[in-house]
Amino acid sequence: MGKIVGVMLTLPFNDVFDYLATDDAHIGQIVRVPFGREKQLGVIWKIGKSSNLDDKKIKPIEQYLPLNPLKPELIKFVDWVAQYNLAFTGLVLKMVLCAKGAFEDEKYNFLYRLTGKTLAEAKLKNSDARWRVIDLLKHAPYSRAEIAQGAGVSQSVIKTLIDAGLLEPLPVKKQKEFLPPKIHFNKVTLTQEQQKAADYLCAKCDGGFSVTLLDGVTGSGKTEVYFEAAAKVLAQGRQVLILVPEISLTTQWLNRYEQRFGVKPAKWHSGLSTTERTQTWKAVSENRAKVLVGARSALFLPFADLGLIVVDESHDHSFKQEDVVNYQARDMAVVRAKLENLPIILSTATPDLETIYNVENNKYDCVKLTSRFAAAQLPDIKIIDLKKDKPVKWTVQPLTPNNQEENIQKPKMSWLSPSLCQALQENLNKKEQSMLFLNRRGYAPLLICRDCGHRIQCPNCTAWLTEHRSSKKLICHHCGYMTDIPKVCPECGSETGLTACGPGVERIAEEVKGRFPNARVEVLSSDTTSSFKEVSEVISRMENRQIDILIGTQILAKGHHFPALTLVGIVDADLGLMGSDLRAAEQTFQLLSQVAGRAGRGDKKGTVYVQTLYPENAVLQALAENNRAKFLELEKQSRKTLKLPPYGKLAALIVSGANPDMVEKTAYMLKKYAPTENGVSVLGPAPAPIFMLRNKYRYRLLLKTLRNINIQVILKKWLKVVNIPSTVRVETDIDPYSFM
DNA sequence: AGCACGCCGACT
DNA sequence: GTCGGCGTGCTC
Repeated sequence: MGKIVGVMLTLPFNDVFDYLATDDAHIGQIVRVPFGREKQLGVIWKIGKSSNLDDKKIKPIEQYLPLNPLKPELIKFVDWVAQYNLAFTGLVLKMVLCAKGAFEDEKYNFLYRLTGKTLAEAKLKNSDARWRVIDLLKHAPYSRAEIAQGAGVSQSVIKTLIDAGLLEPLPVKKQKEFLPPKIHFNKVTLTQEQQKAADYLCAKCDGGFSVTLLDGVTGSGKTEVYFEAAAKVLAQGRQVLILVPEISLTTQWLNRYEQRFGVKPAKWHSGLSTTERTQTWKAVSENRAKVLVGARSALFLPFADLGLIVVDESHDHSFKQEDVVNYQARDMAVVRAKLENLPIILSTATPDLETIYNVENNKYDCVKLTSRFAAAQLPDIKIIDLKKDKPVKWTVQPLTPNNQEENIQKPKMSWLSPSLCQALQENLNKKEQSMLFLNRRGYAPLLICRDCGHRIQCPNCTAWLTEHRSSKKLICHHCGYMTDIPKVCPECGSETGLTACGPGVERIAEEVKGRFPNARVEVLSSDTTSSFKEVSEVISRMENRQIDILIGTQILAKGHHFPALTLVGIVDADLGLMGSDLRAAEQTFQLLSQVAGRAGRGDKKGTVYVQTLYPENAVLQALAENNRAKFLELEKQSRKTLKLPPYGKLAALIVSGANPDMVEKTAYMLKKYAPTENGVSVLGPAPAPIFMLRNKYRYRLLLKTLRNINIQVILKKWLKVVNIPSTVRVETDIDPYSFM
C-alpha cells in the first residue's frame, strides 16, 4: 500500500518531486529521499501525485526523521518568500533546514555508573584515586570529564576502571538545556513614558497580527520596553524571536537581557559551531528555547509556538543582504508575523521611509519614546567645514631630544581639522573619552604611484586594493583578494612613487597617536578585531575607561553605551552621501545620528563634530538641527517625484558571467524585450558599480513600477520571453538597496 | 545543486 | 590516437 506525496527538496527547484510514502505520511514531515545517486533532505509539501511519471519510476521515501513536522504556517511562509523574491522554493526551504546536524543520527554522550563489581573481583589493587572515583559515583552517574574533575584523578584511572568492568557507560542524549527566562527576575522601573509604551506593546500581545513601530531616540530605553512585551508573551508560554543586526549581538545586549531575565537567551548567528546550531535548532523546534536572539537567518527557524517577533534596529541595512536567497529580513519578518497571526515590533531610533509610510497609512501602529534616560541629554552637533577649517600636516614628535636627526620626518597628511584636534586635546585634559568614526577599514583605500600614476587594482574586481598596514597586506574589500604590499611600483618600478591615498581607520589612528602620544588609542574595525570576543574586549576596555580615544568603523555605531564618552568626531560625513545608492542619504542620516547618539549618554552633555566639505548639504543640516522630521520630509519629496519606494516598486536584474561580451549582449537583449505595460519602466542596462566582481562581469537593469502593480508577475513574464544563454546568470533582487 | 553524458582541442 | 575541457540535460 502507501500513497504518493510531493516532496520539496533543499535544492534549487520550485516544484516538488513525487515519492512513495506510507499511508500515515502527512504534510510537513521532514524526510530523506533518494535523488539521483545521492540522498537528499526534503519536506512533504503535498499529498498526491504532481507529475505524470510512470508509477514504477517513483521511489519510496527512505527515512522519516524523528523531528517535529514543519507547521503549515511555516510552509506557507517558505512559499511566500520564494514567490515574492523570485527565489527557488527549495532554497528558501534550505534556510529552514539549516542545521545539518539535526538531521543526522542522534549522538550520545556517555555517563558512567558503578556496576557493583568490586576492586577485588576485578583483581585491581586498592588505591586512593580509585576509591575517590567509586565514592563519587555512589551518588550519581557522571561523564569522564566530570569524574576526573570531581574525584581529582586522571583519565587513565577512569579508563582502568571502565576496562576492568567496574564502571559502565550510560548513553544520554546530547541535549543542551536552555533555561527558561525568569519573567519576574528583575523588572526594572520604567519611566512613565516607557511604562506607557510597554503597556501599549503588551496589549498588542493579546491580539493577533499587528505591526508596531517602537520609535525612540538613542538611549531612550527601547530594549527595556520591548523586554516587557517579551515577558508578557513568555507568561503565555509562547516563544519570542528577537532579530538584531549581527554586529549588535554583543555582550552588552546579552548582559542587558540577562539582567532582566536572569538567564542567557538562545543565540543564532553565523559564528555558531555545528553542534551549537543543531542544539539550538532542535530546542527551538521543540519549544525548549523560549527566547531566541539572532541575526536575519533566525527568521527561518521552525519555532514550535512563536508568540512575538521583535526586529531591533529595524532600519539597519544589514537586514538586507545576500544569503542563499536575496531578501529583506525586516519585511519578511512582517510577513511571517502575518502568516502566523502574531504581533511584531520594529524598534529603531531612525525608522526608514518605508516604515514611516506604513505608519502614516495606518498599516503599522506606532509608539514613541522621546526622552533619554535619567540625566542623559542629546549632544550638541557642530558641523565643521573642511574647506575653511583645513587639517594641517603634522610631524611625529622626536622620541629623544639627542637623537633628533633620525626622528625628523617630513610632515604627514592630516584628516582632522584644527578645531577637532583642539576639542580632542581638551577632552583628554578633562580625562573624558572620545570616539572617532570613519566608515572605512584599513590604512588607505588606494595606493597610487606618484611617478607613473598607476593605481593598484584588484585582479578579480573593478576596485582598488585597500592598504592594511596592521597586517602588511593589500586587500580587496569585495572579494577578499590579498597580496603583500609591493616595495616598488608594479608598473614603472619606482621605489619612491607609491603613495597611500585617502584615510582609513588605521591611518586616523596613526595620526591620533602621533598628535597625542600620551593618549590611550585603540581601533575597532571588523578586520583588526575579527572575533566577537575581541570586539567585546575592546568594548569593555572602553567601558572601564582604559581607552581615551576609540577609533572605529560602522561597528561602533551600534547599541553600545559608554557613560564617560563625551566627544564624537565624524571624520568624513560625506562618505556615503555621494553613492549610487537610493537609500544613501537615508543611511547616512541613520548612521550619523546613531553615532551622534553615542555621545553624552551619561550625566555629561556630549558634543559631536561632523567634518564635511559640503556643510550646506540638507542631510547634514537636518542632522545638525537634530531634525529628523525635516530630513524625512526632504527625502519623501524626492522619492515621490521620482516614484521610488515607497511610492513605487523596484526590482533589479543582475546579469553576470565570465565572458563580458556575452553578458553585455544578454543585458541588451533583456532591454529589447523589456515589458511595455503602463506604469512600468526599465532603466539600464548599465555596468554594475563594481563591473568586475570575483572574476565575473556584471550589468544591472532596474525595473520600476507603480505601487499597485505586481512587479513579480511582470518580472516572471519578462524572464520567460528572453532566452538566457547558459553561461550567463540573471539574478533578481526585489526591493534593491543599491540603485544603479 | 551535483553529476553523467557527449562532443571538440592539446598532449604522451 | 587518447585525456579532459565544460555545455546540456536530468534527477521523482
